[in-house]
Amino acid sequence: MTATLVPVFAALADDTRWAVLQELGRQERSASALATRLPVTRQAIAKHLTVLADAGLVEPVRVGREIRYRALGARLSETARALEAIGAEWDRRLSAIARIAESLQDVTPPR
Amino acid sequence: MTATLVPVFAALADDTRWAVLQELGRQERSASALATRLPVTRQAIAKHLTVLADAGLVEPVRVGREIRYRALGARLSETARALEAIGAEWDRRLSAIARIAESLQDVTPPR
DNA sequence: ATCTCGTGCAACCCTGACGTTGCACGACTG
DNA sequence: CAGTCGTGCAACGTCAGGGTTGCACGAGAT
Repeated sequence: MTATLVPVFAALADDTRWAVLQELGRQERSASALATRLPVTRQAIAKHLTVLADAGLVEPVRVGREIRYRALGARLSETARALEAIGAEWDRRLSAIARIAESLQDVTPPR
Repeated sequence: MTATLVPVFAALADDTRWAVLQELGRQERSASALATRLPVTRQAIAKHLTVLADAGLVEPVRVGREIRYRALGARLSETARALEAIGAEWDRRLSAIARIAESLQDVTPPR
């Protein structure tokens, strides 16, 4: 299940891509339009957009002869739920151990 | 606010690190112990652990002469909430646009 | 007191990611 | 119908990240 998560995190692990996402979150724009608002080339933006699209964070929309992109919240919420579940699981085990530790003394965890 | 997020995503954007996290989620272990269970060197694990620790996803615990690491769910939940908020924001704007579009006709969004 | 074993640090490959420039194509605009 | 403007593709440079080997150190186990 974490298999599809890694590409999403990889997509989110770049500042330029966050800048793109922030722009697209406010309003859909084309690669060229984004290039004028960000300090990188249009081609760089294009690459980022394919990464974001592959991760399902963004969606292309043809408007005349240009291709605008729109930010998709769905994949983000989905990822958020997955993270929440995993985090809760970790803490569940932690508190379980704490409970055992407070009933037993001198716990020597297996190596 | 997304400033502190990027390192977390960078930390989560690697398969080996997820393998480490999965192990630590089940039980706290030292770098050497992890190295025996994963197909990488102890030194590689150590590097991953510093990355994870810097991201706040993991915490060192001294036990005798070894240093075990424990997975922290808190940072994960925190990140999940941030993502959820951002995703909701995007969709909010999307539905707002949809509402406008269905009342007006021939909407030409500003370039 | 000794020796083991876990850790820390440094140097070193190598692949992939980010960014650039340059060019070609094609679909709208006028 | 001509010309603009947005896009796609390819080659290239550069640097950080993931991995390895090698060595040294020191705290605990015995």
